[in-house]
Amino acid sequence: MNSPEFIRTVANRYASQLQLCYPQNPASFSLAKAIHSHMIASGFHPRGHILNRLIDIYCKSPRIIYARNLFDRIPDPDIVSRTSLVSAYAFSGNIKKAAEMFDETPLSIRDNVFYNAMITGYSRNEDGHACIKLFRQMLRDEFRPDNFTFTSVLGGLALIVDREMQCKQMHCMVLKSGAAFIISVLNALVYVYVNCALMFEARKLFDEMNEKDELSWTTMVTGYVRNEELDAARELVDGMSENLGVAWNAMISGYLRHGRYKEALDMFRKMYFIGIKMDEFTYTSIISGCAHAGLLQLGKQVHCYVLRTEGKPTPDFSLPVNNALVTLYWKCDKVDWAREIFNNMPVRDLVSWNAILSGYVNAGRIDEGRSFFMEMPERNHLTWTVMISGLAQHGFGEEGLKLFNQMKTEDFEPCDYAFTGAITSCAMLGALENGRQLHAQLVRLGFDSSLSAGNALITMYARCGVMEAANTLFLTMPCVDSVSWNAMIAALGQHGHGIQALELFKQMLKVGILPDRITFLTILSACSHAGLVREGQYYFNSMHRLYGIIPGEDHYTRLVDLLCRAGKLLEAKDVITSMPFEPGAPVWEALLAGCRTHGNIDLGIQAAERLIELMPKHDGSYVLLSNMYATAGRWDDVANARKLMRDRGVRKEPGCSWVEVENKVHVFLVDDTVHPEVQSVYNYLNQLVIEMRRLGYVPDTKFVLHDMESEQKERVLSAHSEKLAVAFALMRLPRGATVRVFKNLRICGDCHNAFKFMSKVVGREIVVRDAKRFHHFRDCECSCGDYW
DNA sequence: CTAGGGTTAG
Repeated sequence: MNSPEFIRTVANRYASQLQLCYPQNPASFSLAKAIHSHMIASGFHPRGHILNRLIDIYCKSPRIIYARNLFDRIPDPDIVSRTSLVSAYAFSGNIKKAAEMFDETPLSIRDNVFYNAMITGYSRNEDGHACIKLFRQMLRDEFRPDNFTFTSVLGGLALIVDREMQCKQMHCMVLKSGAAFIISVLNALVYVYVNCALMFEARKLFDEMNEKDELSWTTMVTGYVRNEELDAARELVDGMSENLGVAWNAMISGYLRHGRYKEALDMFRKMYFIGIKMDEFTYTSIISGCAHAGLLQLGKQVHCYVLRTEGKPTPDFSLPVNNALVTLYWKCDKVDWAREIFNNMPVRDLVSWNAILSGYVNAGRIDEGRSFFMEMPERNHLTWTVMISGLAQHGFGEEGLKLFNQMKTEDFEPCDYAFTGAITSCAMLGALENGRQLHAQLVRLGFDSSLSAGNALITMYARCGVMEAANTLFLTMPCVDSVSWNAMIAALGQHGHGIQALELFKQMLKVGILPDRITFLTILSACSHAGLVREGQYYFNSMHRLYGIIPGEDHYTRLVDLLCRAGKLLEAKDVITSMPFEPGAPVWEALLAGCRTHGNIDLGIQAAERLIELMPKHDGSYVLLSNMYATAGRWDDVANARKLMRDRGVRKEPGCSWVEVENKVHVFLVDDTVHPEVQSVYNYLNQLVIEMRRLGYVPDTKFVLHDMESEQKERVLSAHSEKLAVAFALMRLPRGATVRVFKNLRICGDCHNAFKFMSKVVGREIVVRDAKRFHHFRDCECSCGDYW
């Protein structure tokens, strides 16, 4: 009944229907399924090119399995259907299946296209070696490579860096094959040279090309950019007759990566004036550049421009742009703006979540950061790193370490950045043993050349009081940067080695590392701790003159602190009145502290009043004020200050000290009754005091800030948290081991005196890190020389 | 062929 004629007509109809299923048509898969089921319903058995066509469409759909099912029912599948499947498997990343299909295809039916499909597959799966191997096989099997072969095998070769010989061989082969006049082949060859960083050869080939297309230009420009030859790239772009957005984008991002913000912004402006079409790449780059350089105003302008210019952006467009905006705003201290962008995003991905998480965490809004962390639909190692470092830096060292361990059990092997966060936690906590263990793990995992981890380790050792280890690390790190130098200078400063800190600074200049604003903060602090007033003033004055760094409020605060400690209170007052900012709380705090040390009650009261005005909820100002009254014996005023504090609901941060013993951190509060061994600590302390008195120790009761009987005062003194922690450590650490104790506030004057005698009595070194600096007590002396 | 998220120093 069905004549061959009729079948042919039906087949032609199906064939023309299947023509509608081309890859760009989003409906092609469902359309093909519909046509296919019509075939089944009407009893039509597709063969030959119609069958191949159907297989090909399924191959390019998300359901390769449909294609495979059809394929498996063909008794003798031809090379066309095989080629479709090989491409499909390779394209979807299933390179093993592709290779299987390839291998089981008899040599007799293979053709060029078939080899090309497999080579392209390898190159798509980033296996350059397999590309070349198959290319050689193809030559052995006596097939002639064509343009497509060269293009894809060159693409594969480009994946293998630094293969100069192979590049040259390939070049020769291209020349011999006569494919040298085909642009796509030459472009691929240029790309290979670029990828092997053979820029001279790449450029030579590029210049010799008779004809160039857009890809030729972009390959050359981006090649220069990727090989860090920005100026060569720029020259090429400036000489381009047509304006290719991609090349401009590459330029901009290249400039940004090298911190050449000005040139990047100039290109961006030029793009605008010439009228070169900008795309999402342009916007994201430039916004991200603004974020890094802290250019809020410009970033906002670009944001507005994007909103005006791009009517209804697709998710592909808006997602990266919005991600860059989130980062821009939080880096410019506008976390709430960042949040608004984040909230209004039609689609978000992991990058968006990580960006907003960083924003909250960096702003110290840890509670909100935590809840973002918990809510996140997925996390990666970056998520963990952000959270761990954020916790460490905002005083949640223990939680940071906990998270670091949790990360190991839950998700990924920590990378060196995650280690960096954990090490910072140890630095904050003073957990030396824990830090040492992390260091050991780092070495074992081969991360010991990591710059960030190394820098964190310098700080960790320094902040745990082990200067030698910090110094050795600094000297043996395979490479160091300005952060390392800053860390080391800061370490010396905190330990009171002002002269050495300045020496190191000079050495830093000598090796050609430019100081930044942080360098100057650290050297000003170093001078302040060591009483190097003239030096500090000199460097303060030189920072702008010699290095173009404009002193910020924080630098002025250090200068005021430097003068105040040295008793030059009036000079400090002059700095405050002449500085180009409205003096903020830190400046007044420094002045107040100086007034207290040098007993200038009048100026001190002025400072304290300003401070309390600025920060009515800040405990420090009330405490300093009342301490000052107490020093002068004005107990009524002490009471008044304390009452004011109580009335305003301000609570004094309780003194708290801790010490690591046998890998465990033991915490002591003032007048502690919580620690399980506190009674024996008190007993031991009393014994020590008896021996200390024999050497001349007299408790200095002027550090007791309440009015009471002197005997009672002495009891209060001996209950200070730092004394308890030191005594505990002396009891429990191995004989002769250095004691390292940490305190959240500044050390008390009597404790400072007591530890000198104590170090003599027990013949051991006692190291105390307080809120500001280190004190090393040894043989009745302190490293600070009583200047603190 | 070009873009978006991290770290260390005070």
